[in-house]
Amino acid sequence: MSKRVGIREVAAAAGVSVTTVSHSLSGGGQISDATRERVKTVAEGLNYAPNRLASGLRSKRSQIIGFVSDEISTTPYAGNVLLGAQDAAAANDQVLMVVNSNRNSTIEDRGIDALLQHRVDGIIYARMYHQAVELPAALSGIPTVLLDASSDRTDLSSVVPDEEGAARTAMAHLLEAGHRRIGYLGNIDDIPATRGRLAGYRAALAEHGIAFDESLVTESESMTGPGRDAASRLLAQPERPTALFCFNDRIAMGAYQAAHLAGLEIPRDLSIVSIDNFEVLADALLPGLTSIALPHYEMGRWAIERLAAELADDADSAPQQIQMPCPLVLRQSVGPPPR
Amino acid sequence: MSKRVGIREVAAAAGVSVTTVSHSLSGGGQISDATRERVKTVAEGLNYAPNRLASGLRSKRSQIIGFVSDEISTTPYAGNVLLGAQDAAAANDQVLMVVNSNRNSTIEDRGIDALLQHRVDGIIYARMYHQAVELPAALSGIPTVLLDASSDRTDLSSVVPDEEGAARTAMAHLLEAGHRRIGYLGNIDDIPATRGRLAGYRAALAEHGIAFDESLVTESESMTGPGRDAASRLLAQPERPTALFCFNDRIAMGAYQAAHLAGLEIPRDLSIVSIDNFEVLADALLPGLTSIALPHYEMGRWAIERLAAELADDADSAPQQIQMPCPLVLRQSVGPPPR
DNA sequence: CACATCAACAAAAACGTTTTTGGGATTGGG
DNA sequence: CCCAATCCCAAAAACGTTTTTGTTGATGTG
Repeated sequence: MSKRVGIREVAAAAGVSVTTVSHSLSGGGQISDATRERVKTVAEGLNYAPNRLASGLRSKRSQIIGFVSDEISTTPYAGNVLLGAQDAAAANDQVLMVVNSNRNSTIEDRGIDALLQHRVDGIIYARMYHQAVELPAALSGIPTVLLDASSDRTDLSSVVPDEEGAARTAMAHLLEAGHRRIGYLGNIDDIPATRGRLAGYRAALAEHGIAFDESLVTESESMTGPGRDAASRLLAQPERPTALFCFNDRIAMGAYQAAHLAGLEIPRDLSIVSIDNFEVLADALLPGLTSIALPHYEMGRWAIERLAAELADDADSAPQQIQMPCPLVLRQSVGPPPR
Repeated sequence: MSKRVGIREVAAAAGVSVTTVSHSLSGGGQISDATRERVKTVAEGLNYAPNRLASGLRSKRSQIIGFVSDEISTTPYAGNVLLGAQDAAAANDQVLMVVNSNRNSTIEDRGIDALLQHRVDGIIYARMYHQAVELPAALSGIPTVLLDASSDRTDLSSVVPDEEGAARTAMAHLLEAGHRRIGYLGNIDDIPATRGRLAGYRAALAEHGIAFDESLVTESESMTGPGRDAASRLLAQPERPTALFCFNDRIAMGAYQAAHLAGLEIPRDLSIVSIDNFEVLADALLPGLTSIALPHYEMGRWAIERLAAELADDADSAPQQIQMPCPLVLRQSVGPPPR
């Protein structure tokens, strides 16, 4: 294999200086259109691929974005976040360097240090589910955007799902189908989603003039087993709910099992809607589970775009903290209430 | 924020030349232990973080490994592969730059090109499920290891799951529990897993002197619905199987549903074992699904370690194509056959 | 016509390391 | 006591770009 072609070779082949080649390809400097085009053609022809290490060294822009997340393995969401981030990065001629902490702050610090050594231009600090975070000290010197995470730092941009809105959307769907007695299978963890979704549940009821009934609300771990037990309790009530809104798909799966045990058919006897749109589950359940999707892909995109804007520091570079809307994904688990 | 401390500052502070600092920190050159230690301490004290762009430029080693995968979003396995790769990379002082093709070869080529521009030292070319691949031309010049993918190139290392072994392990578990009439809910796609697992099924039967009975084998798409239908057919037979070995967990979920519909209780009336160990599903099913785990984390580790060995090109750098064993994860879906 | 302005390019410096080459002190052998 | 070898370190070159500074010829201006 021949020696790699560098900017010098291109310059020689095009009969210009390396300066001119650099300017021609980057769009900078004062170069006549004719020369610029010629250089580009020559570079193309030689299959010239610039050395980003060298260009980053001089220009102080590595075009690498660091992506640090807490856990990438236990959830299938991670992939979509990463995908959104990657697509947006590619559009900006950037590439992602990813690092995982496994919730271990030592590993996290080491990972961040590695990213800094590689002179990433900025960092996406991501969590795999919406939570409040404290920013590691190592991130103080570098542009950072929070993803699925919130902090008290108003100088940092962040994006999280609109938990309350998600719950309202889910409830609106049930209410529009005619349900009035709607149970809520809630979560017990102390995380933003717990508060937000419950708030959304209450707000939706209030909006429709339905009184909040504590006996229709449960709290459990967000897993299938506990969800099943909680659902069974609600369904055992004399005047049982005609619909259940579930904190997430795992709990909803438990609700399916509880319905089955109680001899209820979904959606004829009981409607169910949930949050997560965890496809492997929602599609596999019988009937398919109508669920609110968390906008992972979109959050990934947004974070990168925000970071790019802040790096470019144009006018609109003021930090933003946004809540992203969550769309409803229709399947077959909702119907009108039994009369 | 003060100017970033470079190797010069360290040299000045330690009262030596930059050469000496470089050698002290990298372990190269002829430096007395005393000086080496002193330099290290000073560097530590100044919080010196070497610029990898610069060091890579000169040394031709970026310490970046490219990770290109076909689809990262639709499967939860991706995370574990990435995690294994990352852990191994961190141990080698390397970091991962990841790129996703979404099964689009144009995007893939662009991604690989980006990696090459950043001068990655090597590339892990990964698929999210075991399949035969054709290597993109862009990879011809760079050390590459195949992950969950096989090709006809014997000059490349690769790692895939031992499909046949996995099936044999699953079958051994059922056979040891006493089952003799074991159905196989197979897959229909033309992929290595289809052939390997069926072969393992047959081999295990043969080993135990049980005749292969075609009427106990089905082929279907590997999704819950088709799996349910296939299972129902097997269970409707006059002399129905006492156990089912499923191509994957989704089909197994279908088998659960079929069992339920047929009024059979798992594992009392029917035992089920499967392949994938897709935790969100296997744990959520009632009873828990005994399943063979695909060694994603381990394959990720292995690929990086192999690549590192080939990059170091020590003695043992001859390419290897290996099949990784798949462990059985016990849950509650297997019991003795009904008498 | 003298001078400033400008467009289009080139030469040289710079980025922060690693590697190559050089060189002075110490040691050891004859 | 002289020379070679060895040990420890420093000076300088090199990596492949981008940025800064220069240069040249053309164009306008009073």
